[in-house]
Amino acid sequence: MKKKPGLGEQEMEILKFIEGRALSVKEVAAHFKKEKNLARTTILTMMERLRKKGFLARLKKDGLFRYTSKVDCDDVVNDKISDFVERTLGGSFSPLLAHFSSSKVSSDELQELKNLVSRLTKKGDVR
Amino acid sequence: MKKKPGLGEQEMEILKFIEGRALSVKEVAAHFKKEKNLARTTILTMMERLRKKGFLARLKKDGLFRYTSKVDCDDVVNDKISDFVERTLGGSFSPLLAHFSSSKVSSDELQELKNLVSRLTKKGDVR
DNA sequence: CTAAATTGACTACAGCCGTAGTCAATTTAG
DNA sequence: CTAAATTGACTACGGCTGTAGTCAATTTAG
Repeated sequence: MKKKPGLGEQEMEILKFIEGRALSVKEVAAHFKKEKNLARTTILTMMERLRKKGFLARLKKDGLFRYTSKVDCDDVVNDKISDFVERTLGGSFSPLLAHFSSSKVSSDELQELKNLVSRLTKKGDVR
Repeated sequence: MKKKPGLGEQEMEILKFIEGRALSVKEVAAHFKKEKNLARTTILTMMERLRKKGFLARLKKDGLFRYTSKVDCDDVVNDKISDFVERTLGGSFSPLLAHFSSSKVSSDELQELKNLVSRLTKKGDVR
């Protein structure tokens, strides 16, 4: 349980954008140029960092590199959640629950919450 | 809703430690020296940062400064949660729920979860 | 082939956080 | 009072993330 390199917000967005595809820097850059007006080199730098951190892989094809995601974003998010719960909440969900109850929870989410509880209750796999 | 300065992990710990009391750098430093072997100046630096960020206040008393917390740690944690949900989860609780269901949830927490659901259901203040 | 456009490696820099040293001012002990 | 200990202001530095420029190599268009 070391602390992985850790991804920043923009890095995450790039990862999400790439997930499931094989994109060139240009394509990714074009997207974020439009979305947030980021420079091509900014994207290039981040994609390379992502690659060095092991989240992306690349292979040259038709004269340029295409990047693919080596990880599942959901997994990354899950890790981030674990990390957050661990580091910021001191390992307990309680603060989260407190937050839930005082926050705007949509009925869909409430429904999810209910389903979740019954699932957890039924399965009895609570440790 | 800008992004506040933001507190790091160690800063949080210091804040928690101070909360509700009026401590000198020395006292805080002594604690973290014991706990994590941090240098006195490290603590001093962080406490001053905390103060500049508006989380601590200080007043000279008997020849030295005593620091007091200007904020409630629970509030800070709540802000951090909001921030996390916003920035990392894209504003939706769903990933959290998914996480809950695949994670080791203690029965206490499950109980909290249940209570929470009924509270939310009863109050009917779901938006 | 050659000039132009694209691509990629490298370098840079700022802000935040964690960590800590230096050194001077202040407080205290003798 | 004076020397020693404490306290505090400042400076520093490394790592991470966000951002981007430079410049050379490669690819492509004419």
